[in-house]
Amino acid sequence: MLDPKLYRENPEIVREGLRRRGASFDLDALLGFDAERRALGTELDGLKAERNAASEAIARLKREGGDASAAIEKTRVTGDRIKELQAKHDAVEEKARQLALLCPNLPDASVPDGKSSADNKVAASWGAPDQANSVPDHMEIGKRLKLFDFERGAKISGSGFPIYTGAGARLERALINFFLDTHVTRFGFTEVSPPYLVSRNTMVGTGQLPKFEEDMYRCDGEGGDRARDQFLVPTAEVPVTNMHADEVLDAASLPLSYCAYTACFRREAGSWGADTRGFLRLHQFNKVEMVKFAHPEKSWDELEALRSHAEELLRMLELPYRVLELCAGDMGFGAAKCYDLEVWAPAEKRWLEVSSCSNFLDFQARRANIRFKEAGKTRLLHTLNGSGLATPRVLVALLETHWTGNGVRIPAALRPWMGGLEEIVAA
RNA sequence: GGAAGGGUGGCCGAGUGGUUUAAGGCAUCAGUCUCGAAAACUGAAGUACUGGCAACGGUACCGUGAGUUCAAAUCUCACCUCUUCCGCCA
Repeated sequence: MLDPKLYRENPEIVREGLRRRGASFDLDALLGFDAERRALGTELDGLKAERNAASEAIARLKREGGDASAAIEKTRVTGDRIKELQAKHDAVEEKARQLALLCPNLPDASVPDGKSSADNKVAASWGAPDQANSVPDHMEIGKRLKLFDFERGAKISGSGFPIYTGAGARLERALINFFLDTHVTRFGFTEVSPPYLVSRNTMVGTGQLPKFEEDMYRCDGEGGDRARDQFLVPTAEVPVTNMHADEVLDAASLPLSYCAYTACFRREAGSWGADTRGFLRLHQFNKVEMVKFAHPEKSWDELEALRSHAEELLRMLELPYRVLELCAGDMGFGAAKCYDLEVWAPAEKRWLEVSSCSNFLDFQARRANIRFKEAGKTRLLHTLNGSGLATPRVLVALLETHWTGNGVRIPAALRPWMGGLEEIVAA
C-alpha cells in the first residue's frame, strides 16, 4: 500500500508514477472515499466526545445519589445517531482500504521508462553466451540421461508437474542444497523452512491478494468442519516476509536476512501456450528465496547485495548470464525497483529468467504492519527479496551449457552436493 | 477429535461495569554522577486516525467480530489462536 499522506497531499506524484507503470488505477475514487471517510470521522468524533462527557456527568450524578434518568434518556438518542454514522463510516473506510490494496507501488526515480520487457535495460552481463553451437535441448538431454519424466507427471497431476528421476532428482536436490548452503555459509543468511499453506491475510501482506487470486492455488477447506481459507505459496517470499507481520523489531537487529527453500505453486492462468514447453513454465517448481528486512536508509544497498548474491551463484555454476534493470512498465505489482537475472540457454537460443531481485520499500511493510523502533520512534521498515535461485530454468541452462556430447559435466562448485560426481552420463 | 485454562502496550504482568488518564516491573530515551562507561538516582515516553501554522485538542485501540448498557479491558455470544491433559497418528 502507498502512504495515504502521499496521495492525499501529492496526488500528482502518484498519478505520474501510475502513468509510468502503465497502471490503470482509479486514484480519484480512492481520494473520494478518503475524503468522505475523514468527514464522517470528524462528525463521529464530535458526537462521541459529547456522549463521553454525558456519561461522565451521569456517573457523577449517581455517585451523589441524584436522579439521572433524564440525562440517560437524552444520551440514548446520541448513541443511536452514533451507531448509524459509525456503520456509514466503516463502510466507506472498508471501500477505501479495498481499493488502496489494488494500487501498485510507484517506480523509483532510477527505474528506466518503458512499457514492456522490450524496454528493459541490460545493466550487466557475465560470460560468453554460446550462440552458434547446436546442442540438444534440455528435453532431449533429459530423455537420453533419464533425468525426468513429464508424461507420468502429467498422468498423476496434469501438465506442468514434472517428476524428477534418478540423477535428475539428485541434481535438483543438489542445486537446492548448494543454494541454501551458500547463502548460509558465504552470505550470512539465516535459513528458515516455512509452511507451504498460508492464510488469506498473509497473501494480502505481500501483495499477491486481492489482485492476483486467479493465479493462486486455494484450499478452501470444503468438506472439513472448519472452513479454512488457505493458499499454496507461490514463492517463499510470502511466508517468510509475513513471519514478522504485526511486529516491532529492534533497529539494531536490522537487516534481517533469511533464505528459504520451498516448492512454489502457480496456476499460471492466462499464460497457457506461452513458454509451456518442458521446464520453462511449471505449476509446481522449486526455488530458494532470499528475504531481507532492512532499515529504510539501507534498503538500496541491500538490493545491490541481493543481486550480487544471485549473480555469484550463477558464476559458480559457470552459466553465462545478464542482469536486466526492469523498466517501469514491466515491474511486479509491489516493486519500486527490480533486477532480473537471465541465463543463456544454448539450445533454446534465448535468455531465461532465473531470478528477480526487488526492493519494495515500505509497500509490503505497510500492508503487513512490519515496523522497527529506533531512538524511541516506531517506523515502517523496508522489505526486499530475490530468488537465489529458481531451479527449473537453471537446470535447463545447466544441461544445455555443460553438455559434453554424451553427458552433462557437473560444475566444480556443485560437485560436493553430487557426491563428487564430475559428469552425468547415460546409465 | 475430547476436556480445561489463557490472549492486556516493544516485552513481562495487575486489573470483575463509572477515581483506568490501563498499576507495577523490564527494556528504551534524556539528564545527574563519572576521565569515560557501568551502577545508582531523576525525568520522559504507547499505537493509529483526526482538527490546528503551532501551542494544544478530539476519537479509537486490552486476540477478532457481533451484542447488552447512558457507560465495557471488565457482562453475553460466535470465531481465531496459544498452553496443558487425554485420544489418534508420520
